[in-house]
Amino acid sequence: MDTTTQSRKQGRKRGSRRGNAAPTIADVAREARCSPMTVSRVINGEGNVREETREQVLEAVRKLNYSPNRAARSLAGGEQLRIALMFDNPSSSYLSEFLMGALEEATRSDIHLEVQSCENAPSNATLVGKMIEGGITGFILPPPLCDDQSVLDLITGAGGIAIAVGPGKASGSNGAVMIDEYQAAYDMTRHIINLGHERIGFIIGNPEQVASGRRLNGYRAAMEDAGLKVSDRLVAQGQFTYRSGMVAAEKLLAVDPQPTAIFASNDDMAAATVAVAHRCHLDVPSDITVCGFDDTDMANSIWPELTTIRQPIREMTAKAVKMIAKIARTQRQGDKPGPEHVMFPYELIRRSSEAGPSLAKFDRHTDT
Amino acid sequence: MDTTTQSRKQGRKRGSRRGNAAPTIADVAREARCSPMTVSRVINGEGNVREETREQVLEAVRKLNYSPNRAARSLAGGEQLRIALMFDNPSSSYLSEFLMGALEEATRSDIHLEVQSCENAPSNATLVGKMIEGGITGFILPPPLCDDQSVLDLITGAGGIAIAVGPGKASGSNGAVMIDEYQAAYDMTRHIINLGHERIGFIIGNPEQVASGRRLNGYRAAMEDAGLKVSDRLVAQGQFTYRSGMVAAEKLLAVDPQPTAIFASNDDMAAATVAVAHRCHLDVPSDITVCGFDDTDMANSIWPELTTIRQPIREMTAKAVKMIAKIARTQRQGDKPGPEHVMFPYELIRRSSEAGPSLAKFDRHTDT
DNA sequence: CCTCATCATGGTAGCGCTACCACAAGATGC
DNA sequence: GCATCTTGTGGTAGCGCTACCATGATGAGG
Repeated sequence: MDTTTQSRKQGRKRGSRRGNAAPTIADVAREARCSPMTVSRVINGEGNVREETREQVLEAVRKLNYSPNRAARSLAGGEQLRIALMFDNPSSSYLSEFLMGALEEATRSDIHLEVQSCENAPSNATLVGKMIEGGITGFILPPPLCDDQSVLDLITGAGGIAIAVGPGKASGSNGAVMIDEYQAAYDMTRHIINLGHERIGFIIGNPEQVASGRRLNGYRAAMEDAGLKVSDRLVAQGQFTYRSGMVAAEKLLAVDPQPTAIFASNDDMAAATVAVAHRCHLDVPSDITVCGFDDTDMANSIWPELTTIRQPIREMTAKAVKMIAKIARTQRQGDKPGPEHVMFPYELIRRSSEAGPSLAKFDRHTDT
Repeated sequence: MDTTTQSRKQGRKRGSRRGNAAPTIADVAREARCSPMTVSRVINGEGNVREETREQVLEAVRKLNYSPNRAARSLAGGEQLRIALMFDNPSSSYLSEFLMGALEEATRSDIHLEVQSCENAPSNATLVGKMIEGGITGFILPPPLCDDQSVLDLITGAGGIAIAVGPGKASGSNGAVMIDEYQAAYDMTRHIINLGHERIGFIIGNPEQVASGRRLNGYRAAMEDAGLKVSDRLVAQGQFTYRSGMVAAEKLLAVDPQPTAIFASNDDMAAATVAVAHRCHLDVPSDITVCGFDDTDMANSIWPELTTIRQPIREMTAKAVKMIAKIARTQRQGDKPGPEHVMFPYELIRRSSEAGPSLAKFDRHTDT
């Protein structure tokens, strides 16, 4: 007995920070006059605890400012969850939001996060295989990886959990968090139309990403619903890169009559459009309205700042982490949950790159 | 004995993933025909292990593909290291590199990383206090926070470990990882001079960041060493933002004779300079050379891509994490190490925004 | 030759928590 | 009234690792 107490005290010394040692579940149990088990149950929100007891425990927790030791939890609780964020061709503005969301949630839930670039891997198959071998339970896939069905199948096939973040369409075989790309593009187009524009150009994103098509369709539908013709000359192909945006914008601005607004499928291409417009002596927004999509850093670091669609990337990634944790828990209990698809709300952010069509241009165009 | 084996088997079942359960230190010990302790020593690189034994252990580790259980490690090893990345006004391109570096290292060393924004905090003092209270051991501070001596003092005063990443100058009281801002700016200026330019404009960064002054000094020194006068009209004040870069660039381009090159203190301002130049019907680089600093995402997402100075942000942040881990370990042993300052190499990245001065402009200028 | 450092290694006891089983007390069924 | 649940609670035994002490083996010094 004596020895035990002594060694415990010694142990304490190690874990100390400032004067007071961190309270343990045992301390709480003593305080609440119950067993550590009961405390554990309360902390973890399990049932079968009398309301009165629960209150006492919570009271004690509050009093001692107890917070459970993560390490002990995962040690005792079986397995440590490890999640990998896989990147193929990270756009850094997207990436940082992405990382922040994942990191916050991972910290909260004591999940180990790892970043993994696909770029230098011999093949995705071997990479995924190795990672699962190495103990990675879940994979979070941002675009464009999230659209790659072969990667998704690879992961689920190897027993991993894959969540696609921002795919163009949800795959049946795995979870996904996304926004309604179609509707967002529709709304943006509608918004531009409401500003008074009729000749609205559109720059398509990388054709390999499913979302690109969705955005295009949203644009088309909004135009058609407003009774506006979508001439082929109003639509230019881009690749989501700045460079491709320049080429596309040049093409669109060479059309006569010029569009009075251009909606680019992402902010980089919108920024490029602004640059091209400026070179053509067109002021943004007084001569031409330019809108983007994604609300990346680019959107508000250039001038004029871009009207764009904001995706809650951070929240979406956090959700993806949560989903993996939940699925892993369920799987460990033997169940096999179906893939969950969560749709997030987007937001149309109005900034200074938009305006009604200028009168001069307006006049050039005869009807209305 | 029998019971032990049995219960151990049961335990195994939990942690299983596919057929094989993760090997434990005991498995390795058995394989290497030594005690778990010896394995532990080898794994952790402690001394006092015979070379022969060490080899055996490493062999066994390789054979079983053993990797230590993080949770158990931190549980047994006393304290879990928690490091916070504090942001004040994150530029996302910087941020993502930052996060990646930190995350990679944190994963490797089983350190818990947390991101913390200062933006909504009532005061930095209370925030830092709360975090240390909450068990944060180390703080990593990117610019502009790393220049804020009061924050640094706050952290060290409260017993935390602060590492500044990319400060203008190293503070004596805490660790820092940085590049030689002065020399980098000197080199870039020298590089532009070598291209044949003589009227080289400079856009200063945010005056509150110490690095801004360093970069300016580097520019000045290189100009003077080359026998070129630095007229006040060649230097414009910026704030590191795109917007401020536009204003500064407009000012510089209004000077007669126009500079044939502009060196902006960061990429955002350089990008703005490119935009302004284009609006003034100047081609980059044939009419004017524009160089940036930092090599953020901006530098190669615009067109033309910017010649700039690359800081190894990722490596720097990783180093910062390592430094905190090391200091924490040392502190736990009672020693108090002096602050370490590590200088990283930068790199001048040549891209397509640079060229020799055009002949037309060259002629306008008489000498040479 | 014996003591006393020094080295290489092993044994033991937890770190703080949860899974699992046990058990008492009340509720329900026949 | 006894078997059978259900519910709330406690006890125990580890999770995989490392700190600490103990041990045996070696070499140095007297």
